[in-house]
Formats: sequence, structure tokens, C-alpha cells
Amino acid sequence: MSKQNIYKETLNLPKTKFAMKANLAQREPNMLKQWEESGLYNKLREIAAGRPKFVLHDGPPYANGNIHIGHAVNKILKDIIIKSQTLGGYDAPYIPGWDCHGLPIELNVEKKLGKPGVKVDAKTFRNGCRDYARKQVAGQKEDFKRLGVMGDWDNPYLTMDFKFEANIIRTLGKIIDKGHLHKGSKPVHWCTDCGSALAEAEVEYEDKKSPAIDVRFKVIDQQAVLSIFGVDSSELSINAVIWTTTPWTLPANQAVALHPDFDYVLLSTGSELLILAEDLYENAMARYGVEDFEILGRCKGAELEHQKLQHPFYDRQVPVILGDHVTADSGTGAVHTAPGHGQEDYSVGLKYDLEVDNPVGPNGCFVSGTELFEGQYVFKANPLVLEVLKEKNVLLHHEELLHSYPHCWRHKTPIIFRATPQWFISMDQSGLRGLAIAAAQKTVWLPDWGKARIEGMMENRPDWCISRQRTWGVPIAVFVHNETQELHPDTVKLIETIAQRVSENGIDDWFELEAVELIGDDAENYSKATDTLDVWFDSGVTHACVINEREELQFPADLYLEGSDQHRGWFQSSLLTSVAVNDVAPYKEVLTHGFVVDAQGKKMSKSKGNVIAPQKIMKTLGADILRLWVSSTDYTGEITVSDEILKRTADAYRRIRNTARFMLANMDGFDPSENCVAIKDTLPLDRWIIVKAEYLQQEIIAAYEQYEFHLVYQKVHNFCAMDLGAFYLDVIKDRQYTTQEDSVARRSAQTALYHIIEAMTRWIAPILSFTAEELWTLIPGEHPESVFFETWYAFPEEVQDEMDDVYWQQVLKVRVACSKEMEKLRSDKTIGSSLDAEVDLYCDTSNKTLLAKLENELRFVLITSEVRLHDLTDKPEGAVEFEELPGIALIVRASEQTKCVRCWHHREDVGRNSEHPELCGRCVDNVSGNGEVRHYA
RNA sequence: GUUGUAAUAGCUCAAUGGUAGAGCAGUUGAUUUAUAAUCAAUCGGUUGGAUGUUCGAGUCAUCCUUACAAAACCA
Repeated sequence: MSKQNIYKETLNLPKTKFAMKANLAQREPNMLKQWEESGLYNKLREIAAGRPKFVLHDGPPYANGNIHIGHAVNKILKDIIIKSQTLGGYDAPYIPGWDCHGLPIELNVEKKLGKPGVKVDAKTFRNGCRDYARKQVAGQKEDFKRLGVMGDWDNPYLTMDFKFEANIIRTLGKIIDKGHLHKGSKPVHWCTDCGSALAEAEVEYEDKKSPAIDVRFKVIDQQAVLSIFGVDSSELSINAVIWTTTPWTLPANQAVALHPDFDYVLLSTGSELLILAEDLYENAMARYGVEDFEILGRCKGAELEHQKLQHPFYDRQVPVILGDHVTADSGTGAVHTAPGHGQEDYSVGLKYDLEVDNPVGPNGCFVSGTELFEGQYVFKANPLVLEVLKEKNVLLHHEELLHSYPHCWRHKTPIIFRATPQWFISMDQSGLRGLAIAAAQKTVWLPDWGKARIEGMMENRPDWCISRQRTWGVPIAVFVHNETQELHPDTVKLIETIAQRVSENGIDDWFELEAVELIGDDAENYSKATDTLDVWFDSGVTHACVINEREELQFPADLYLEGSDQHRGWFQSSLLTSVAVNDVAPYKEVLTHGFVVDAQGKKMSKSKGNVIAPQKIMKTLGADILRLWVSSTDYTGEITVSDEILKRTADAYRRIRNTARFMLANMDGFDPSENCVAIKDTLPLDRWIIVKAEYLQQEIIAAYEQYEFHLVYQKVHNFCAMDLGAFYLDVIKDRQYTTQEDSVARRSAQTALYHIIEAMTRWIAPILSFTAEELWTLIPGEHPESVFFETWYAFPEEVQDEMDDVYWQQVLKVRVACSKEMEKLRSDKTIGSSLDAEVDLYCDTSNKTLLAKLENELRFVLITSEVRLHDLTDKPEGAVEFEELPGIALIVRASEQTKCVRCWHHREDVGRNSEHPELCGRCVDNVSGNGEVRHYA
């Protein structure tokens, strides 16, 4: 054994069980098991009982498919908030939930079981849906837990729980009671082969050939229109001209729409006068083959509002109306309007109080009583309509047009728009719109543009159609009068009865119910409504079904947090239903995050192949890396992910992990109850880093409170790399290794490390939960089972120090200057380690006084073998000055002294002690004497 | 086409209208005393583009480009 090894054993080298290699993919699942077995979440509830509450209410993901990276971002952000609020001293329960009804699940179950009412009965089908949803929930739950998300996973909420279903119905009852429900009709995508309405997801667009026709609508008050156009008189008849590709909708025509701001011309063909848009008349004339024509006058569309026109083949007059949806890129600038057959026609029709006429039955045939076309299938009626138009001499032109048209995705046949009876939550009949806007104004929206966004939507949105003609959904459990369509007078009471039954038996209870059972003889006149509720209603009422139902939560929630797409979705459905029932928003604060995109800023899609699966990251890098990545981004905008970014994140993780490891390793043998040094007795350098950490903690807490986790990430990483790695830890190595094990010098530094690791483990716990818990078990001293049982670390009281942060910053500047000079010697191989060098500093008075305070310990701060202070006036030639360091010049040279084999400092006194001929004086003292004393660093 | 949000170094983020900064990565070197670690030095920018306003613009205004999101629409 060499002599060096003998002395090596006298050093206090770092030692720890905390592995350098994280092995997160293997380690994390064990930690999860441990959390689960010990019932961590429930224990935490007991510990936090009585604290002020912080309620982050979980928006339910849809129970279908594997979780993707967007889910992961959402859940991790929520988890970081829950955990940081917990550490901040709040009782922050987390009840995860799932959205379980609705079309996507139906479609998947249809593939297995067939269509309800065709291959299977509805009840069997609904059971199939329930099973399917349950399996989806189970799968997603495992992945969410694997992310390290802490919550009541054993008791989540599911919108298909019987009690939940019952409370959906109850909430609907309250909304009815408050007067917000209304029955109306609305055009929906309708497949005549299915005999049913189609959801947006069931519609696909294909090219279709349609007859494109130009039709005359004769002006009734010819004189009035002539004068609007500034024309004195004319014997010729005046016709507005519309252009359409769906002649079969003409029987339902109720108006002709013009654009208020377009210019329209009145032109004469010699045989008649036509009204056409200025920008379109040339095309139209070409289409009609008219070469000789004359413009007689012009006017704005708005001037023609309310003029009456003759329907082309029915004995009725229809008004001219105005709409911004009229465009000038095709047609005539005058739009045939049939509110029963088109969404825009419907909404503009509402403004003008037009009749929503729907003469078409579920099978696509004109209903009995439809003049001229009774019993005809709509697409077969097109030629008949043309014949009638020719007969009446109102058809100006006809050609075939190939255009994009909606088709049924199942039958591949063209679909139609058909007005059907639907249930609506009215925005205005009981003032819901105003209430919602007022409530939105009282809510804090983060980022703040969310407020304008939601307000804009509230101002403009139409009534909410909450009915769906579907099987897997919560019923609109009301009785409707067969003749009047009015609700049963006892509706509110009946709904409570139904809700009680549903909470026992689920929604099947309603579908199987005989009306007689509930309303007795009234059953003759009343029928059960068969529609189900829009699933947005289900999730929208979680404030009633979850927040108000779960004891650990309280209304209104402190925070909702979802992707920014939910302004249109859940934030809005929650706001409307809550305001309808409670007059206030269900949340005090709404936070949104953006969407995950790839390195080029493109959205992730399977077809592009740029998808990064969270499962894969967890299996390779580990959940803590995924969590650290989430924390590192400014999530208010787009969230970028790529292999490079994840690699950088893993680098940052290793830096944090290794810093913690080194601190633990230097606390070997440290028992805080025995060895902690009182703050007033610690060395100034150690006190300084403790105070530094304490101030940093304040910044970190503030960042957590403002949900700015990327600042936490930056600050923690910076602290590890700069304050600790590049300075403090580097400087104290000498003291840790070479002084006596139980010396104040060493214990003082360990005290600092102890306070820092206690604090830092808490700082990272909300983000690097697995790593924090791993660290937690290795921090010296007594601790509760989990870091999450704690609150932010209480640092020892600060003492006023002459050597404050300003002082050390100046010392640091000197250190940087020395490093630069040493680098020169290193590059020409004069020295290797900085301990091979010695430094002469030529200082002005103030700097000399300042540096002299460290006495002969300055060399330890500069990590060099000797430092000598001189007056600046004695500066010799060759002394170097730095712009950043005025008042100091320095010379660095290789030491000529012998190197101590134990501490590696080059010292004059090496070899003076004959028993330890290779040691310097202080090492002799440390090895066989009373040990060296340090005063400053 | 409409509305909203965004664009700063290879990456992640900073910069009350006042000299564009950090950290990481890269490069080079040191280190058998943090060694699949650590330390040091060093390189890196016409702030997406263009016009304004201003003594002065990354920041304010207008337009354009690109991306993301939303609600639609094609009669």
C-alpha cells in the first residue's frame, strides 16, 4: 500500500447510498408501489385536515384510447400545483374523473355488438358501453398513476356512476326550474338511410354532382324598388335572382338574404329587370347568355331589407333579409334561405323570426300535405322542382355542378340538413347570457386574454342544444304533452323521483320506465322524452355532481386547469350550467395550457409520424424526466417536445441529482440533532449560502404560487450549477475532506448542506416527485414518511453578517479573474490543477481591506496554494488587470513549493514534521494534532 | 377567409420603452479528492420579415410570413 493511500484514509471523502445513476424507469414503479401500499394519499388527507383548502377540480378526460402526451402535460401540471399547494400549507385534495358517455364510445361498441335497436337491444348495448368505458378508465388510470400523479385513484368520479347520472338529471331539473330550458327545432345533419341525426364525427365530405340553378323571385312592390335604385319608372317586371345547388329546399324557402354592405345593380335585359350583386352580374349574364343589357341603377343591400318577393311556385310572399354570411365568390349575391334546411339560414332566420319549415320526413321524403311534391324523396324531387320552375317561367339557368358535399360516413350517401325538435338551454329567455358574462368577469383568467375570449363567446353564442338522439347517454328525463309539447306541470318533482331511481339503477331505469308508473292517468296525454343529453352537459355539471357531492371539496373551486381549447368546451359548459343553477361561476380562477408540438412547431399526428408517446418516455427516461420537461416549458403557449429537448432535460436532471448526491455524500456521519452548528457559530461562507438558499426559496415559492414552474426549474438548476457547483461546493471540498471529522469547520459546512438539502428536496418535490422521495429517505435525521407530509422548509433565523452577499460577490469576481489567469498557465502546461498555482493580488485600499478580512483563508476561496495581498501602487510589470475588476491587478504563477500529498496544496512547511515528511503543517495538525481551525471559509 | 395566441443563441428561458442576458449543449483544457461525475476557459444574436411612432423599439402601432387553437362556412 502506498503512502498516498495511507493518508487517503485520513480524508473525509464523500460517501452515500444515493446512486449517481437514477435508473428511473426501474426505480419509479417500486416507489409507486410503496406509495400505494402505505396509503400515502389518505395519510396526507389526515395530516392536512384542518388546513385551508385549495380545490383544483379535475376536468374529466374522455374514457377512450391510450393517454397521449397532451394528457400527460395536463395531469402533470395539475399534480405540480396540488403538491406545491400542499407544501405551501394547504389541504389540496385531488379527485380525478372521467367522462364516460357519448358517441365515440358508442361507435366502438357498435363495431363489436352492432347497432342498438338493430342487432342488439338498447339495454344490452348500454351495458356494453358501460363495460367498455370501465376498461378504458382502468387503462388510462394506470398510465396517469405511472406519471407520479397523486390523487384519490381508488375513488375517482365517473360520469356513468349511478349517483353521478342521477345528479346530472337533478341538475337538469334545477335548470328547468330556473326557466332556462326551451324546446325548439334546429337543422341537423340527417342521414335518410340511417333515419337519424348524425354527429359531426359521422360526417365526411365527398364530391357530389348537383343541379346549380338560378331562380327568379319577383318583386312585389315594383315602384318602391325602382325608386331605391333611383329609377323613375319601368314597365318590365323586376326579379331578384338566387342561385342554389339544392332545388329541393325551395319548398321550405322563407326569405332571400342579401349582404347589407354589397352593392347591387338593377339591370335590364330588355325583357325584364334583374337584381344582382355588382361583383357578380357579369358572370351571371355570361351564364344566362345575355349579351345586351343595361345597368339602370345601384343600391346597397341594406336598402332593400324587408322588401317582399313572390315565392317561385307557392302562393306566398317572402322578405328580403340581410346577412353577413352572403359572399361574392359565387352565385348572384342573393341567397335562398330555408331555415329548416341550413344552419346559417336557421340562425339568420332567428333574427328575422322566420318560420322553421321542415316539410321533409325522417326518410327524406316530403311529408303529406306538401304541395306539388308530397311523398317524393328529396334528391328525386330535384328534377320535379326544375320542371315546376320552368313551367312557372322562373328558371333563368340550369347546369350541373361538382362540389364538396357532406355524406354519411357509414352509407356514403349524401345527407341533408333537416330541422328536428331539440332541447335547448336558452341564453336569453331567463337572462343566462348576462349572468354568464358577469360571472366570467369576476373570474381570474390566466393568461388574461382568456377573459376576452370567453366573454366574446358568451356574447355571440347561440342557444345550447343539449339534446342528442343517442343510446349511450343520460336521458332528458321529462314528460312532454303529446299535443302542446309542454312539459308536465309536476316536472321538477318528477325529476327528483326519477333521479332517486337512477341513483339506484342507473339510466336504464328511465328507458325501461312505463310512464303510468310515475304519472298515472296522465300517461295518456304525456310521453317520455327519448333524447339523451349532450355529453358536454355531463362534464359541465361536475360542479354539482363532484364539487358539491364530495366532502373534501368545496364550491366554488379555486382552480380549473385545462388546454386552451376548453374555452369553447368545458370551461363554458361548466360556467353556463353553474350560472344557470347558482348564479356564479364554478371556479375562482381558470388556467390554460397550450398544445404539444414537435421541434418544427407542428402539431403531433399519427399520419405525420411525429408523435412522442408518454409511455415510451416513462419506459426509457422515466416519469421524473417527463415531469421535469413539463415544468421547464412556458406552457401558456405551444409546448415543444423533441428528442433533443428531452435529452437536454435529462442533462438538467442529472445536474440536479448529482448536486443533491454530492451534498448527501458530504453529510456522511452527520446527525443534525448532534452535529448541527448554531447559525451564529457557522463560518461566514456557510451562513452566506444558507441565506442565499433562503432568498431563493422565496422566489421559488412565489413562482409556484403564480404557476410559473419554468422559473422554478431555471432557478433550481441555476443554483445547483452556479452557486453550489461552480462556487460553494467547490470551495468547501478542501474543508470537508481535510479537516477533522468532528471539527467546527466541517460541521459548519455540513450544517449548511443540511439546511439546503432539506429545503431543496421540498423545492423539487412537486416536480421531481420520485427523486425527492428517494432523497428524502437519505437526508440525515428524523423525518416523516414522505416529503409531502411537510411544508416549505423553515430556515434558521438569519444573522446580520459583515460578509454579506455584496461581499462575497466581490470575492467571486476576484476568483473569476484568477481562473482566467490560471487558464493561461494551464494551456501552456505550466500548471494543471489550480492548486499548482499561487497568486499575488495588487489591490487599491478598499479591495485590500475587503480581501484581508479573509486573512490566510483567502487561498481556500480561490482554491490555490498561496495568496499574497499587496498595494496596487506596488504593481509590477506583467500584472494583469480586468475591466470587470477595477482596483485590482494580479499575477498568477506556478508554485515552487512542495505539494502536500494529503491536501495537494503546495506549501513551504511540507516536510517540517519528520513523522509526516510528505505533509504540510495543517495536515499534520489534522492528522495527529488538535485539528486546524477555520474562521471564514 | 374570420377570431385569438405565439415567434429572442443549437435547446429551455430572461430582459418598468434605455448598452439583448442566464443556464444547458458545442469547442478546448484540467482532474486517479463528485470520475457514465466534477471544475475552468471559450465560441455563439441584423430579437421571423417590413414599415411606422419615439431622442431611443425585442418591448408600442400597422401590415406580411409561419405555426398552434377555436368556431364555422362552401347557399
